[in-house]
Amino acid sequence: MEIPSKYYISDYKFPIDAYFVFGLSVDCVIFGYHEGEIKVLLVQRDVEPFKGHWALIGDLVEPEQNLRDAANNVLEKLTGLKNIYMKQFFTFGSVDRHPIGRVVTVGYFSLVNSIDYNPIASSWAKSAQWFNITDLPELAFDHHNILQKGIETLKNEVRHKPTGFELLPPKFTLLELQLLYEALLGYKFDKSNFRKKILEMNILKPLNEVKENVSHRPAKLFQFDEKSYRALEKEGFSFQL
Amino acid sequence: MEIPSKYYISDYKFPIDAYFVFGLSVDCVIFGYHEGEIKVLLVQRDVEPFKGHWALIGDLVEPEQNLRDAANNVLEKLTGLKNIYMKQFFTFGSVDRHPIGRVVTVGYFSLVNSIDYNPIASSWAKSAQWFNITDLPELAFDHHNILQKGIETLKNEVRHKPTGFELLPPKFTLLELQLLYEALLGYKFDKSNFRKKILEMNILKPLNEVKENVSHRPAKLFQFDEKSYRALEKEGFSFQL
DNA sequence: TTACTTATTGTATTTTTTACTTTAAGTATT
DNA sequence: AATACTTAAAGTAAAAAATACAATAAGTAA
Repeated sequence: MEIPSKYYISDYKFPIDAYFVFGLSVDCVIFGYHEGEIKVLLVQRDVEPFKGHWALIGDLVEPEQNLRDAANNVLEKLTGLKNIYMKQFFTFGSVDRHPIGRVVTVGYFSLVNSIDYNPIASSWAKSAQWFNITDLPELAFDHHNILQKGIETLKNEVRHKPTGFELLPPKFTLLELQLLYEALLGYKFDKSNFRKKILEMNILKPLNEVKENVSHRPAKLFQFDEKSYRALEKEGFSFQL
Repeated sequence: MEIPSKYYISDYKFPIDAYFVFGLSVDCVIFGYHEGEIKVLLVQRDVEPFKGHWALIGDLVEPEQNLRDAANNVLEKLTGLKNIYMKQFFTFGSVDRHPIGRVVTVGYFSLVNSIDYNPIASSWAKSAQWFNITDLPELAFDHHNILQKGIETLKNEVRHKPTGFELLPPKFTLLELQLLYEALLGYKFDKSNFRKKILEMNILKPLNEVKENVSHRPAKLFQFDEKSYRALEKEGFSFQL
């Protein structure tokens, strides 16, 4: 891309070219959920800087690549995960955040239910692994900071949007849903009232199936009804737990 | 800042230097409120590209400048507004969003009450002016897009956080507050119930003053009690209208 | 003094939330 | 086959909150 420096007439300390010196990266915070614990997917770096450290899934953006594409690409490259809806949550641009130069990074986050999925480490990642968010290793760069902001965003978001469902398998019981929300929000619900509240929203489709392989009365399975939710949202309904 | 290209070992299409070619800018969406209407502050460009067009308050970030500093600086430079708390809301990075090169821009927004403040146009701004958000001129770059996202963020935010108070003068009546929230949220409240609800939150400090220069019974003035709000927030209280 | 306007308080009704209780339906054990 | 055990699912009474109005108060303006 050519930079026609004739454009800018004033106010800049340096020639216009001196402003096109930023590196840009994306970092993805991928949340999972397993047995009552919220997890995050990290990769171990096999390159300098921070060789050996664990890090978020991220990389430099190509000069002609859109941000969302960059996020999707790096996620697929490092973990094989495709078609995951990611949401931009914050951009980190401290002057000294990256040792090799001025790199501004855009944070994306997502929730996935395939916690059993075995991530494949890419060329510059030694390994990839799920970590409990309450028991994290030391992270490269300012990734601890980014991750904390991501967790904060997650906790804010699940309160007002039915994002949480993404963490469960497509078919789930009401108790599974309740336990997930208890983990996300950090407090308990009354079983009976939780059931009533969530069902009255009309965003769950009851299935004619029950939970298998349980040694007690099996619970009915439900599915999140995205279509109903979108319709209700248009009428002004807002999810709230 | 030196870029030691020894670091990266693989996966990049070009030499590492080819990735440090991004321009970075900030754009500020400054909201105001006057007589029931939500306003946004725009400046008219006196330089190419988009000479003559109205635009958000923004500019390129210096190579060694932090994002927040850049936002504060450009706001002061173009409007004289100082010590305004701005919040980052989204980053826009489409490849073709800027005609002179790859410029990624970080959006900040803020609410101010000094709607009567007369903005001073800077060197590259011909003029600065408040516009009703329902009656906007054509905007430079992708600023229409950025502004719409800012409006969306504002409307989401005011529902769950007492941000809206920033739009009012420090001392306000309950009816003024109600009219503001009606403008922000797009629907009406019952006067009596609005009053009850907001007072029960204990985030307003009643003053021993009344509204002046009204030709009817004057209303008591209140102040937002930031300290009480912070305290309540810690105990788990969450603002909701 | 009266009309008018908005402020402020009150109240009855409806709706929602909350805390429990009861019943149902399955598995596991004897 | 009876019994114990576990979780599912439905029900219910009390409390709390939201809602829709009504009544009264306190100013200004004529």
